[in-house]
Amino acid sequence: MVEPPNAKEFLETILSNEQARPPGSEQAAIDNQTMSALLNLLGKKHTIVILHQFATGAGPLRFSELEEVVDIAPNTLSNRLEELTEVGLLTRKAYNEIPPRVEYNATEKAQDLAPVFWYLGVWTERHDLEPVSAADRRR
Amino acid sequence: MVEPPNAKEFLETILSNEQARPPGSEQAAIDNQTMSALLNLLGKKHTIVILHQFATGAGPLRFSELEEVVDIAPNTLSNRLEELTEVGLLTRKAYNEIPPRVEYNATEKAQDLAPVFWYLGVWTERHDLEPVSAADRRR
DNA sequence: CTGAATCCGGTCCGATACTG
DNA sequence: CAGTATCGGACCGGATTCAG
Repeated sequence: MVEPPNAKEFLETILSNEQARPPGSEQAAIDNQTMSALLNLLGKKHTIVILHQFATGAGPLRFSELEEVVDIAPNTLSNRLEELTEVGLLTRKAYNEIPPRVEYNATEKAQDLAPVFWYLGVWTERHDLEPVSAADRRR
Repeated sequence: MVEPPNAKEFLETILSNEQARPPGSEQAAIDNQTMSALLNLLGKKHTIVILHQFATGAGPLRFSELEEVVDIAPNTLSNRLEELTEVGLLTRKAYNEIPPRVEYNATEKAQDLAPVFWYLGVWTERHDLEPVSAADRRR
């Protein structure tokens, strides 16, 4: 089973938060815009995998650690980390040491995405993505 | 509030599903492979947005409907729909009519991803993705 | 008329080499 | 160690074309 971070408490909190937005409100429009931006961000290559690392494992991650785990070119990793930092999902702290050290941390905003990854793990326990016969593609 | 598909029942089901996999088992390795394939699929451009459409709205969607909502080139949409159909997340039904009509439906496997999008909606009610000041990117 | 195949131009990504 | 520079290739967007 995938590690539930603190899933139970968290989900109970969510479920008790009924009817937060009037469906046609101006705030709802902003939410849609945020959703669009979020999906657009998550749609970029490797972004989900990177966030998955931060959401599941606790503590800071270094550039080289991510490079090993994620299987990504350094320039692309650099771009992704910058993008995620810009929108406040990660923080970056550079130490003036030799050899240099840079630590990336998930913000609370990013940690609030943890249930997504946790649930994706649940999903993979119940399903696969094996190619389907041509007959089963119709219905 | 974003529409919870049947959030309460769903989450209770999930939360009661403790310790389904022995962590080092062969099945766990397959899960990881599935997860990798899933993230790789979701990482492709527009895939998440497309699945979002199927997961939130009920009922079949037509090619042209998706084309309007998703803002995607027709060739790319065609590719995505084929990929999603191949792995069993969508089914495709073509009617022999004039004008022609093709309907895509989410399979149960795809519907089981709905909680992901539902929760992303919850997340957007609590957070945004506005650019963060340079000072706040450090910590 | 809709869904999709084809061709081309642009953007994004990967691999390697290199720098502070 | 943590990136940046450069280049080649894969992927995506747009327009056109085609089949049913």
